[in-house]
Amino acid sequence: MTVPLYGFRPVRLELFVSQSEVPPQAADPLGAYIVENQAGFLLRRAHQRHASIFLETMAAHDLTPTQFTALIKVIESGRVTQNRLGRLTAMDPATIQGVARRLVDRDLVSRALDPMDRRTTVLIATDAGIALAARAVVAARAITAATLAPLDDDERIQLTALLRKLG
Amino acid sequence: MTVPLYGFRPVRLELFVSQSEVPPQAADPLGAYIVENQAGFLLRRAHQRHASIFLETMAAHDLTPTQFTALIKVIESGRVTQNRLGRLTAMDPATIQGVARRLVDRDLVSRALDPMDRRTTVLIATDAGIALAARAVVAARAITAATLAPLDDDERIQLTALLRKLG
DNA sequence: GCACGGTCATTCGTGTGCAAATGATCCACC
DNA sequence: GGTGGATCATTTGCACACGAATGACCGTGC
Repeated sequence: MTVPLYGFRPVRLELFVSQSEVPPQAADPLGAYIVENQAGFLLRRAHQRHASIFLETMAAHDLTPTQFTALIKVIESGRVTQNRLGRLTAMDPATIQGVARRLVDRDLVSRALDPMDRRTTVLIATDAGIALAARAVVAARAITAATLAPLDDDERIQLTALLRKLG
Repeated sequence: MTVPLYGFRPVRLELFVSQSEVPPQAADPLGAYIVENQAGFLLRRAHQRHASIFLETMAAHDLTPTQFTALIKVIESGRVTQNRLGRLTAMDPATIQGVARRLVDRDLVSRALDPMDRRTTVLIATDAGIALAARAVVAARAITAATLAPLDDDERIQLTALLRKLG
């Protein structure tokens, strides 16, 4: 059971539909606060489900979503500093540090000195890293498909567009 | 800068558009693998952005998204065991354990023994917990609005529906 | 040449998120 | 009434995620 589908049912929170602290437009009974319908709750659930699918499908390659993304971006970049890689992959410096370290530990990525800027070390994919990424991309396509499986073609395009807009 | 909007631009990964490991339909040049357009990447980004908005807006109440959700669900439930609360809030037992402990530590929730089942402890919201939740829900409405701010009304409804379907 | 503001990488602390293992307890079936 | 499978809560170990602080270094401007 990779994706535990919890069967919660929405319950009105009438507790909070009192006149004092609720903004005007929430006097509408449909404005009752239902946690399960909030964007944040749904995003957390969807992200969890995707992570579960990812780890299962990518198990053979032993890559997490962030590790995979970072590896792909290192390959695309050729040479890239760690902070820049973080910006490319939407990870802050504290996070990319650990991700990069694990990739380096596994010899999927190597570090090189930048004689132009002694603060940085440049990351470069190794041959093993490129080979692993080539295999992992096949799994990654399947992961995206499995993640979007509950939606039809139009809905997949819609969701992708909406999430991009949410940026 | 609560929401670091990294300006990455999609780059084709022609590296992987070789005939060997790419499935048939990916011979289409549009099938090139672009990490930034994958559902997983977009979900991670959207979830990060929401979490950032949440923590900033909820700072006065010092509640994380999971703590807030758990508190609301304890209030709605009246009495609830920890594992059941986990199912209601989409958190596994190991995760809900820490969330519940932090709520109990802050006296927002209290534990009670269940004479019917000595394995469990029942969680009940305290008066302080109910009062805090009442204030926090106001912030929570603003958080949902801010999260969905880049979208117009139709798009917000679409996104919510699509994420629910993804569930 | 040097002082200062900005950037790079790292570390620490806290909070999710989950697999796996554990011990206690429950319950259904025999 | 006992046994075996299920459930409850917890702990450990690992991996994100980020604020805050730190030390090294860069570049500009004086």
